[in-house]
Amino acid sequence: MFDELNPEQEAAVRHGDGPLLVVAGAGSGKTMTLAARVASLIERGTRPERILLLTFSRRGAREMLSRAERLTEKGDAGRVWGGTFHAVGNRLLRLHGRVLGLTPDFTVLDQADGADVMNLLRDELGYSSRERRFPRKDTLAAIYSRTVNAGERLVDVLKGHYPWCLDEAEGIVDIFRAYTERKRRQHVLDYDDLLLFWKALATSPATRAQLATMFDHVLVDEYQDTNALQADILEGMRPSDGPRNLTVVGDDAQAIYGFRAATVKNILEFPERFPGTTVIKLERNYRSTPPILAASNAVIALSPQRHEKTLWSSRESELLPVLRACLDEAEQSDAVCRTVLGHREEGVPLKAQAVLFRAAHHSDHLEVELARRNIPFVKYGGLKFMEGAHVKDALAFLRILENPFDEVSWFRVLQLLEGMGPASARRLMDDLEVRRIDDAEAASPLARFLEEPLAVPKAAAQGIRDIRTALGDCLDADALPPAGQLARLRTFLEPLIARKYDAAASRTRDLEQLELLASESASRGQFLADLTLDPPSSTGDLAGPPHLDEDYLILSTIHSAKGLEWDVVHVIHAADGMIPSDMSTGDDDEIEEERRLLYVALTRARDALHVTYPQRYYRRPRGLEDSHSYSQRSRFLPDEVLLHFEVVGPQVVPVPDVPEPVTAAADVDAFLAGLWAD
DNA sequence: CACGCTTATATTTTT
DNA sequence: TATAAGCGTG
Repeated sequence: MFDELNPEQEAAVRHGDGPLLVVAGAGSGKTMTLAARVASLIERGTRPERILLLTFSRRGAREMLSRAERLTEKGDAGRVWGGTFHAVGNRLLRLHGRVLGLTPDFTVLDQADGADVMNLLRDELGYSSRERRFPRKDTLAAIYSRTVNAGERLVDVLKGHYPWCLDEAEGIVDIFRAYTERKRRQHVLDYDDLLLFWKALATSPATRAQLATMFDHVLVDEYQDTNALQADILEGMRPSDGPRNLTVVGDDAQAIYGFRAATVKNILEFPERFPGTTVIKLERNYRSTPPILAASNAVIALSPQRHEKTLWSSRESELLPVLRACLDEAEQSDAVCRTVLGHREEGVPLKAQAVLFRAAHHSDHLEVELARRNIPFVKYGGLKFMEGAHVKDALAFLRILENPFDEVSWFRVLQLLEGMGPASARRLMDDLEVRRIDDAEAASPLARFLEEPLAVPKAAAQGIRDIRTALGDCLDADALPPAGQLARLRTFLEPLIARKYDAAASRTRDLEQLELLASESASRGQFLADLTLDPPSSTGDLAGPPHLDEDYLILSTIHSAKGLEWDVVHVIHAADGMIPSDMSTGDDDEIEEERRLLYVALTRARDALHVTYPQRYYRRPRGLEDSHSYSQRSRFLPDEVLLHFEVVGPQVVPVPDVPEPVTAAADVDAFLAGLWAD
């Protein structure tokens, strides 16, 4: 097991008891080290089910555990508790939540669902029709989440990040109170609750001992992207006696989740918070060629924040990364297509190449161009699928079946019917007592909906009957698996969706995909939880296995590319306004995070790196006029950094030609004259 | 009260 | 560009 490790990696793997901080630079074999440590712990006698491995994505957990699996002789690494903080919290709370008053069948709200609840309350409490404008549902949800995750006071969060909402602080508090209260009553938890309740479980006198004795070793990947709440959980998980066997791995130069209240303080202050910490630095980079590493180092070196690491590589190559200025987006897309195909000719398959960008929509133009040239691709990042109204509609039915007190889902489902608007839906929900506090004596709203006579608008009567039979058919989860339930629901959902939304064909396809996804889950509750905790993150996830044999190019947001690597990496839109994004130039911390984002993108490359930026952006194709704006190279690539690149393309934007109107008019006149001549 | 139309507005990254 | 709020009509 230790043959392939360098001395620092080996020290990290062999480390015994006590807190361990591994500061692992980009490409320093971090994943391998962590996997080997898990394997080594098992070999040394720790039972796998007493190891907790927290990763940033479910993909990360899977990869690490399968590596550990190959390294262990017994091959039982699969029994390790692995997953994201949220997924593990979900699991723990279903096992031990009763003590905190949680029933094991709670449902989980994603961030959009939470926003919908906020919207309901915003309406009910009279904040939607007022003279002054009031924060929207998504803003409310964002403020709430940031406050909870950072553990800061609401006023401070408002002052720091939402100053324009300060005037409405009172109303916001009002809504937040109602929001938390309603979630409790309805047996729903949002993402933040999964962490909050886990923390409660880990710290409250009644349960902490039980939780602390569950695990002998806790390991955390990507520690730089955890927030205050997550750090508290880790601290709380320590056993009352015995060593704190906590291993965290991270790189402060790659912290890119500040917008989610992640804080680099966690990694920087780890040794103080956990006295007796052993610190190991991994500075040897196994991934990139020296020129790529030099360029990346040059970018991060300009950060005023300290990153006490210098990466070095012993690979051999003198090929400089390329920085290409393009006239406009069209030229950029063209250049990317050409270089991609060029590398493929040299034997680098498409799968070993990736195009990275700041925001999910930055690849729109390129996607059209790739499709036109028949270059297959899979795109990671963005949450498109789960955000589709039709997908939410279908899931709302399943959620009602799972949790009849799910107000948002009732509200959504009822309004699908013709003749049912918000007012009628509310009235019917009141009749069903969806908002009543659950007591075991009374019939559930769902039972009443299915059995009792209902007062509904005449136009909706038939629709209500259809919903009743459909829901009734799906009631018996034993008789009909989740996929079957979706199939049943689809029969009457499709006409409704066709009536309500456009692009019916593609929406129907999405529902089919959903059904396919459901067929992998054992139960309805499992399916819903999986979907919210691990939403499909790429079009490839949805397309399913058939695509896996083929070769395809990877498109990804930089955030989704974290922890991954490719032979050839193309970074597009390296222009100011894109990286850094115009939305995040508010304060220095935000700008530094954008710099690290570019650093993360550059360090994904093994053999070749191409950075491009357009010098001209056409405005949205709304008007017909040729309006455009000029852009500058990203501020993170100043002249001194360019020394590390081979610079190609025009550096000066050519002054647009002023057309000669006389000639053009003369041509038209001549043409017309020609038509009339006999 | 539902619904279709017009108009304003904010606009990133993701568990 | 997509969504939400506002307005007039049936």
